[in-house]
Amino acid sequence: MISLTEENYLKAIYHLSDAGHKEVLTNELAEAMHTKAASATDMIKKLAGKEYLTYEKYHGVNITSKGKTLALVVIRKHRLWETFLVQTLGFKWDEVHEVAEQLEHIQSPLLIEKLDTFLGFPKTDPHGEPIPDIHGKMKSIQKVMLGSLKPGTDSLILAVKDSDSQLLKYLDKIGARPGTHIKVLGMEEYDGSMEVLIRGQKFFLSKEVSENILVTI
Amino acid sequence: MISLTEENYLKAIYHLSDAGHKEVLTNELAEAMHTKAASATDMIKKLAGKEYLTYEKYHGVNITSKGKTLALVVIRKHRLWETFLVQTLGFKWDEVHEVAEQLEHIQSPLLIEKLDTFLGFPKTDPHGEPIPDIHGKMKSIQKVMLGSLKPGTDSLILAVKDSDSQLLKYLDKIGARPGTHIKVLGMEEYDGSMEVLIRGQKFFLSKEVSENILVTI
DNA sequence: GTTATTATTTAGGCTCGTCTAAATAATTTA
DNA sequence: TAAATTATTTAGACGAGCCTAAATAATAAC
Repeated sequence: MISLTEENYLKAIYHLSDAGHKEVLTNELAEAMHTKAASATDMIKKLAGKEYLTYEKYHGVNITSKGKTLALVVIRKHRLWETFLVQTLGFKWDEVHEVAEQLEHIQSPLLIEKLDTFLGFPKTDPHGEPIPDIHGKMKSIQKVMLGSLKPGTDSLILAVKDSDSQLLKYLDKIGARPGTHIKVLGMEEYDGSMEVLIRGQKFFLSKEVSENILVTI
Repeated sequence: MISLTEENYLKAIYHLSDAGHKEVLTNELAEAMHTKAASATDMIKKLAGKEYLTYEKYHGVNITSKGKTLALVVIRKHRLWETFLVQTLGFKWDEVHEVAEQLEHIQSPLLIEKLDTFLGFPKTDPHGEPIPDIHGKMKSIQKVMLGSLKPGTDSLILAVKDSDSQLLKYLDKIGARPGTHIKVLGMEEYDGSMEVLIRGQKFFLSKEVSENILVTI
């Protein structure tokens, strides 16, 4: 049996490792979990003991395929619940993250499959993130940070960061939702802010904002 | 903030006290929580310290109105989720209790009110138990154990125990659902079993079964 | 290539919810 | 009502997950 805390660590490690492609260091994990490095070390040892990670002292952790499978189950649940909250219960997209953080830990495979069926097997959540299927597979299009594009580039919003309610409210106001076209008009060198075109309207986006919008060209 | 464990204790105390009408003893609480008396004593002290209970050493606990309010919130959530699972996701009535035991601890008043709205403000759950409203009020009809009726009595099933999946499967098979008429034909003195009539069919119910069916005459 | 700095781990301690064993109060029995 | 039994509480310990402070390893600076 895996505890709620272990699930949360594993999910964070999965995300920080870029879906298992790179090592995760103790300090970045501690920061992501809003905890101290000593606590992260403790948990790393425990998760490594259960073979969700491989761990070499002072050299970070790598998630195993067993760990990845479990992280993807949690992510699947999170995104299905977010979809349910918005699509079925009428939540706004900036209201769902915290509730989904709780709901993702409910243990009942039957519940998730029935929920998936009820929702009509959605492929993405309300913020544009792909929902892994029951086997952990998801078709992920190559995503790029809006902030990394050169002026003149036209792109399509694929996803936005789901955990910052203030950001989501703002993106909603300017119409920056997944599926919307966005064109980079200009970029300020000194602060990284950019001017963009969304549905014919011009906006100035700070670096913070443009780094949390994922697009495809 | 109240912990998941505290909520579970409080719910058990509410039920054992017959909605606050009688004292609850340490041992019965420990048994209901599948724990030891020493653990129950510890938790009683903690809950009394938070004024959810009044407690006199060696003389059991009484739930306060603050405690009752909180217990009813948890019960409201449990019953709304059971209704959702059956009505919306197509669970069978014997499959929902354990999942609802988890879902009842999700902390989000907004979620519960939206769920209630989505479900159309149901008044009872799939097992016939009344769902408290947002203020903890519920109209509860006087319920009597089927097992306490005299032969010849005609009655209407109001509710059945929700936590025993085996029992629910059996009740489903014989058609003993809330809203169904049931007539006591005879009673065996030596083991408390009874013969009943449900939709024109005769059945023998053990004492165990007849004590978990609540009816009104 | 030492030294200084930063990252990580270890040691020891805290709270929560649990336990066992022992002590004490309440109740029942004779 | 005194003894035996049962119910309850207290004392002390444990694992999970967290912390701070101190020790140690890795890396950067000079």
